[in-house]
Amino acid sequence: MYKILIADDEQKIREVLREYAEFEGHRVVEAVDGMQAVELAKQEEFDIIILDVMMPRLDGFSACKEIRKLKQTPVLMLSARGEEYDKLFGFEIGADDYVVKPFSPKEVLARINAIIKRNKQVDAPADIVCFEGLEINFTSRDVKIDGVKANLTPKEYDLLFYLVRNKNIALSRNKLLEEVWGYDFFGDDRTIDTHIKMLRNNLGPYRKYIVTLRGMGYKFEAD
Amino acid sequence: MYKILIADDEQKIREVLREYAEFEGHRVVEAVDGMQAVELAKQEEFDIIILDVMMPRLDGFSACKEIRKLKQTPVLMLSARGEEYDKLFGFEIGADDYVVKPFSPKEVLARINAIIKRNKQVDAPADIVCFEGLEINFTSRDVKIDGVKANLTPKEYDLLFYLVRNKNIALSRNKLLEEVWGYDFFGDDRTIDTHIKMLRNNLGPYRKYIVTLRGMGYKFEAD
DNA sequence: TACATTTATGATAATCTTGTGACAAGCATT
DNA sequence: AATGCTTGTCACAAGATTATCATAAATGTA
Repeated sequence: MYKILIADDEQKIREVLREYAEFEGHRVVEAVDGMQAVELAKQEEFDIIILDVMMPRLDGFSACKEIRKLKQTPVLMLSARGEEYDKLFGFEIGADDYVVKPFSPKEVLARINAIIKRNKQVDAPADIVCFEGLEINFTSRDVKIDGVKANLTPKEYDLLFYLVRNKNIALSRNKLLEEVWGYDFFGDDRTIDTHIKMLRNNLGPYRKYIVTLRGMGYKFEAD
Repeated sequence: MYKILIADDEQKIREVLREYAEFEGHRVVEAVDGMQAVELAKQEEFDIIILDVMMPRLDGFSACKEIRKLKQTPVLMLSARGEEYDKLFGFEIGADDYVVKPFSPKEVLARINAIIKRNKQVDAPADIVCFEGLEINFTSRDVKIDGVKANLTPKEYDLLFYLVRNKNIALSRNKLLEEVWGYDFFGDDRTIDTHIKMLRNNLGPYRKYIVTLRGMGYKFEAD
């Protein structure tokens, strides 16, 4: 049983996909636009998210980007035939697959199953990382210090996750700004220092893993 | 650059895919039937294998199964439109994606890139150079002397890194100033001497690699 | 060997960087 | 509107780094 989020403004499409998905025993949640999809994706854990490209309020691409900031839930995009440029863009944006309308529901379900299977397999072993008593769970997005859940802010999670994903790699402030804050952030370099400070405070004894590289940036150092 | 195996009995299809793939800088190997594809897949390592479903001697599904017994190389299947049953079967058999003929080569390439990127999630090896007990890690930005971490200042790192990257090349003070200090540095030549001194002190027994070129500059000399 | 050059070294003051606390703006919730 | 939480910016002190200079040592040459 998979939990599936279907976001499309056309009720008919939602209905037909829901029918097929429920026939296979999956649970379906519906969203009528991109905004709602992002909201739901934030709140709950889905096995896959299906996004229509053309939606009111927030389009599928933007919704996908937004969701990818927080979760690695697989995304399948739906769009009208012939938008080849969009198709390519869809892959670059981090979508896992792409289906063209009008589609066969069977095909969509087959792709859903394939994507989820792939994701479950690939991500399962690398899900949680530990460094002594510091436990980082990328999927559920939490961090435990000696078994106790740390209360990190979103930025702190993002920063820690990026550092850990790139452990033992020297990361300049610019690189961090670009990767964690986004290429469109035009703020101060030193903002990072403050967030590093707060992150260190929250990591307690494991603050030692975050190493300052003077004149350069920071690094998460561990084997 | 990816290494791609294309298996299809139609020469035209192989040609058009090869053309697009090579345009993107990939290397292509062709097979005209399933048997040949399996043979090649056994012998060489590919980043992705593209299999047509309908092929003489051994069909794409059987070839995929055969290949999957030995390797986890991602597989993309090609097949004539409307073979929906085949499509489902294709995913279950372990194919990573499925494209229906007639396809757009661009779409196929986009899918190829997406699949490979997904599978290539292994992190690149660190950039490390050793000279006897002197270990220089460019990626994590640290230097070890007989296994013990050296504590270099930023300038010392930069200077050492530049020297090592240009080992066995005579580097004038001007060149060093320009490359390590920057074109906008208007200080004294002799500043370098001081930094070379400190660097040598920090390198312990391996100070010998930094050679003075009288009347010229310095050089990192090693094989 | 003696001399002229060039490089190595030690000391030091000026300069840069970072860690930190304070604070205000932004945002969602109440 | 009030509250609480998160974020980005700033200023300042502590400390590390750097450039410079004077002097010693080394090198090459006549």
